[in-house]
Amino acid sequence: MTTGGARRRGRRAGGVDTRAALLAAAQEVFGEQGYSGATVRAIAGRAGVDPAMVNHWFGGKSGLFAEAVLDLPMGVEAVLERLRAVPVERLGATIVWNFVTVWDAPGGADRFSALIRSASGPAQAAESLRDFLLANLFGPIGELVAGDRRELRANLVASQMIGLGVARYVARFEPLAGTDVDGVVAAVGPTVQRYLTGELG
Amino acid sequence: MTTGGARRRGRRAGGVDTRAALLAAAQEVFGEQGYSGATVRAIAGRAGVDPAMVNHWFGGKSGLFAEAVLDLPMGVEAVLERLRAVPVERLGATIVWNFVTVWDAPGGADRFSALIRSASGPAQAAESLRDFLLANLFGPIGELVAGDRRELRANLVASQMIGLGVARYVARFEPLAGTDVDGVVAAVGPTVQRYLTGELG
DNA sequence: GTCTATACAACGATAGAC
DNA sequence: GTCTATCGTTGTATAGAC
Repeated sequence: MTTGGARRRGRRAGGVDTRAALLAAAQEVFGEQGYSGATVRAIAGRAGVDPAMVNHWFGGKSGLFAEAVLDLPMGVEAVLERLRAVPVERLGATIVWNFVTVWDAPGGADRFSALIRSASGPAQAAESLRDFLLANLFGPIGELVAGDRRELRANLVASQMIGLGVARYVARFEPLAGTDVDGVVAAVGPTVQRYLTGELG
Repeated sequence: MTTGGARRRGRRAGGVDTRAALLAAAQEVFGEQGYSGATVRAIAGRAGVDPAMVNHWFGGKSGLFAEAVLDLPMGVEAVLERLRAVPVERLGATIVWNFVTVWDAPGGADRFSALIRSASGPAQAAESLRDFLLANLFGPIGELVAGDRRELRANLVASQMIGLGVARYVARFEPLAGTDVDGVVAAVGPTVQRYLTGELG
């Protein structure tokens, strides 16, 4: 029911920043409704633009969430793309390498802290984050391995990566926080590999 | 809104355990609001006592936080005692078993959430929490094994236990959150065992 | 004229009502 | 089980910027 009538097709006049409007609206609506509760149509409606703009500018709902709420350094889709090209027996090391490399970037530690804080905060934000991570990151990672108990394996990988992030970026345990990327990969990679393709008991 | 009317001055009658009421209320409110978000007045209000009682019994907000949130459900010393009696090759499984059993207890999930939240919150609480964990829990665990790189090993154990806690109690990933204790021990125990006594790279 | 941001329509999937 | 409403997403025609 947009009535408002007669928004014409084609490029809008002047410097109307549709992208920024979507980001602002998304922060509001995701904050109010959570990830699954917020609809692309509601966000676009609040921004006063067409829902298709979400796809055009952010590649979809998850991309919009990632940029508006998580402010992720690298698109989740890009990471998954890279992982799909890796042989299964090297997935553990690759996942750890990607994780550490991405969050070691400037500002990464602060962003990770904010992420954890929001995940342990109001139930709604926690749900948002959990839904997002499961649907867009750890779910797909679980599907990279063709074994049994994929969901549990994905959960276990998530648990180790989250714990690594908290220890290295939030609590800053030493010497772990000061270990270089290769050292962390050597220490934690085999854990992730076993969670993906090994025996779980 | 103090109305409630006519609470009389002076010592309350009978065996009302003000201290215990404050502890219970503090666990709830810290869990919901985090360290800085929780107010002494809110905690005292929920406990049905005067805010001044927080100072009287705990020396202030931080003291109450330390006792209500940081104090593990089971004494740290008791846990360490049990661990010292376990053969090294079974330490991994035993640590995971203890961790899950302790935090699966009623109220454990809320307490763990509050703990994580405080660790990612104000620098002061984060620092005291990190110091507390290293000095009283993961430090001693590292000393249970007589290998090289004890500090790094202790950090890695901490990272997996923290991640397990976040996944199971805060984010509540399924199926991990619903897996029984033995299942979690079978899945995560070998990881901790390798961190303690295995090759790290 | 070309490029691209935009609007509209429609599709397949999914969830809830009855 | 069927029907309906609504979701996220895609295809395509068009209008404004360059």
